Amino acid sequence: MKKCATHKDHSTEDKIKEAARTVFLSKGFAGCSSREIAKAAGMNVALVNYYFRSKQKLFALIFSAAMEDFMRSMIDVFQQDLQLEEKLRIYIEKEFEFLAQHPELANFIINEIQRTDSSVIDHVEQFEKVRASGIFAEFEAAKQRGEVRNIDIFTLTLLILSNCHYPFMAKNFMQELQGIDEHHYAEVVSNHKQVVTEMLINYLFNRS
Amino acid sequence: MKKCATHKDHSTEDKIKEAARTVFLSKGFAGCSSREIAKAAGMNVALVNYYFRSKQKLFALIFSAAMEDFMRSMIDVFQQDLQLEEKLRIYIEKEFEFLAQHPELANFIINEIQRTDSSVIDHVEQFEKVRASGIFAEFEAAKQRGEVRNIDIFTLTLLILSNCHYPFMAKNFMQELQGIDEHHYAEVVSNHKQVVTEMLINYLFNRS
DNA sequence: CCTCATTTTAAACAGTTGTTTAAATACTCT
DNA sequence: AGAGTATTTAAACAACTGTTTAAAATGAGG
Repeated sequence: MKKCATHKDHSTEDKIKEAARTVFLSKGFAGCSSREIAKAAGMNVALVNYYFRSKQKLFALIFSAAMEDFMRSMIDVFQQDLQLEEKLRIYIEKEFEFLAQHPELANFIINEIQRTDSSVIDHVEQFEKVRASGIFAEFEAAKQRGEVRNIDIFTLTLLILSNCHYPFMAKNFMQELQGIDEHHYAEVVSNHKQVVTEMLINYLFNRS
Repeated sequence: MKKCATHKDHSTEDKIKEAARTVFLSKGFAGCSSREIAKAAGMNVALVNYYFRSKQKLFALIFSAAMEDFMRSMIDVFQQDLQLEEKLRIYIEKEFEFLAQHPELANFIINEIQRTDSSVIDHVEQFEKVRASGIFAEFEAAKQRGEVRNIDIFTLTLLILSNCHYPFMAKNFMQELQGIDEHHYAEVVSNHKQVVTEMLINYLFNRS
């Protein structure tokens, strides 16, 4: 009954997980059915529940992994032994590169957390890793030394994430507002990375 | 059969529309049912289709009105006879004030447009009004005169909207990341308005 | 009061939802 | 090969989906 790593490779389980990730990320939890996931994996519906017990539990698994991916850039960069300014530069670079390759991730995470009935999923673990990186204290210290503009840490975080996440979250909206195609928008976003870096560094560290 | 303004006030129709707006905005098209909307309006399910023919058509109506609301700040401010810098200042002010009172709107619009099967809804009309405001040409002209930093119009738009929309879209995500409550976050966002204004003006117009 | 269109209701529709069941198949080990 | 476990299948389940139907209630004008 329980899955256990006895017999074969878990290719079926993995195929379902992959399909679930694809479907959940593009349509959200409410926007798809168990059968749709099974079909995308080329499997019977019952197998979804055989391996994962419920749609909810499968979703929790996918969400958790997606959350880890989504927060990795922050966690990785902020832990490194670098100057604050360098951390910011590298974080922006990495985040844009990563989200360009996972364009649906930002929307998925932020929306599913925004959902009214999303209390099942965890959120917490990855958030704590960010706080544990010491980046917030590091910023406060730099502020005390006058090396960085005197704004509070929440505002700073909001500034950075706004400019890194939104370009991917609002892709279709921006394309249609500006009347440009997917390819052109990808170019804009790729170029945007430098602009965001420049603007934020200028603003936070008072350079020109 | 058809609704026509014969007998009474359309309080039933309006109640359903109000309830539909509330439910659609908080849960999205896929996240709710016709019966949920009817119940929220205190009405029978059949009345939803009696007045609006289908869930899809009711949604199109709600979306269209929401889209108009969502784009009003841009359209209103950009049409006014003001200096570019002043337009930007006022737009940011208005957008933050408006979204503070309609916190679910940005998420709703941008997500429903992002949806893979959202081809039914219009998007177009409001986008054209923005383009018709002449704001894009105005920016290009100011760029030619060297009054404003030499970045392309798409990048500029992305910069502005990132900083205005994201704080409301990522509300729950940001609250949980930073471990603060709703009230505290509202304060942060309210303060954020000035920071965004200052940063964008500085960057675009090269002031300090 | 009676007619008649409008509004509201309960019930039904066919299809889909998440999930479970029990039987069938595939696999491993002796 | 045979026994026993793991995997896969088709079918069923009750509840819910969007939508329609036909009957009931409501209200206005004559």
